[in-house]
Amino acid sequence: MHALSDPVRLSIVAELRKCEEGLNCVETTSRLKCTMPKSTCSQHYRILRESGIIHSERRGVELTSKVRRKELDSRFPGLLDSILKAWKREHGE
Amino acid sequence: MHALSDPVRLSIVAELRKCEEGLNCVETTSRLKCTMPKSTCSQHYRILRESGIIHSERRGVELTSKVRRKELDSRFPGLLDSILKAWKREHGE
DNA sequence: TTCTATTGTTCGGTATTTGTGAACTAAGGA
DNA sequence: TCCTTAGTTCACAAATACCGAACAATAGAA
Repeated sequence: MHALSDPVRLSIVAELRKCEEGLNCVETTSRLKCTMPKSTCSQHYRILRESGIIHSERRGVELTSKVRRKELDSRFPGLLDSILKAWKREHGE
Repeated sequence: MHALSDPVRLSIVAELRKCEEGLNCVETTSRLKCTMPKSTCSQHYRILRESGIIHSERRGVELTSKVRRKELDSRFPGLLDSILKAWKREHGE
């Protein structure tokens, strides 16, 4: 759960949930309109991956990540929705 | 949100929810069976208080804290339940 | 193949955050 | 008043996160 405690990771997950086809690091930082070094972005993705929140696979030169919706909903019903709803309410959008 | 990202604070909230009449710092650490210095416990309580998750009031020499259920549920419907459920599942109990 | 461009990871140093003990405040009772 | 218990504040230590540089992996062009 610690994975979802960071505001940057929450915003990444929020973006990923909008994109059925997944996102890579570069595209993510561009959508978040933040100047985050790729090393930092990579670390956030690693944490999300290791905690089972996202799944990544290589497509040529890039690594595309998606939220693991089904697995998350069965392990922690309603959790992601609640956290993201609360987060969005506090951060506008 | 950051207030509920720490495992110790989550366990404090979990204990508080069991106690209708509230808890103080000393009683909390004793129930959690952890050797946490009072300064650390005080900091965790301060964060929970400042983020509006708990409310504290003095009763003689001690400070009794309770979860602000109604306020939380109206601000973040379902959030606390979901987080605590997930947390309990991952930490036994 | 070799060169180049793009994406992402790893590593080491630095900066930020968190935890802790000591000193202090607050309150009640002897 | 003095003593005890509960909690806070503060300054420093420990742990964690961030970031740039070097590296690895892949693809396409020369």
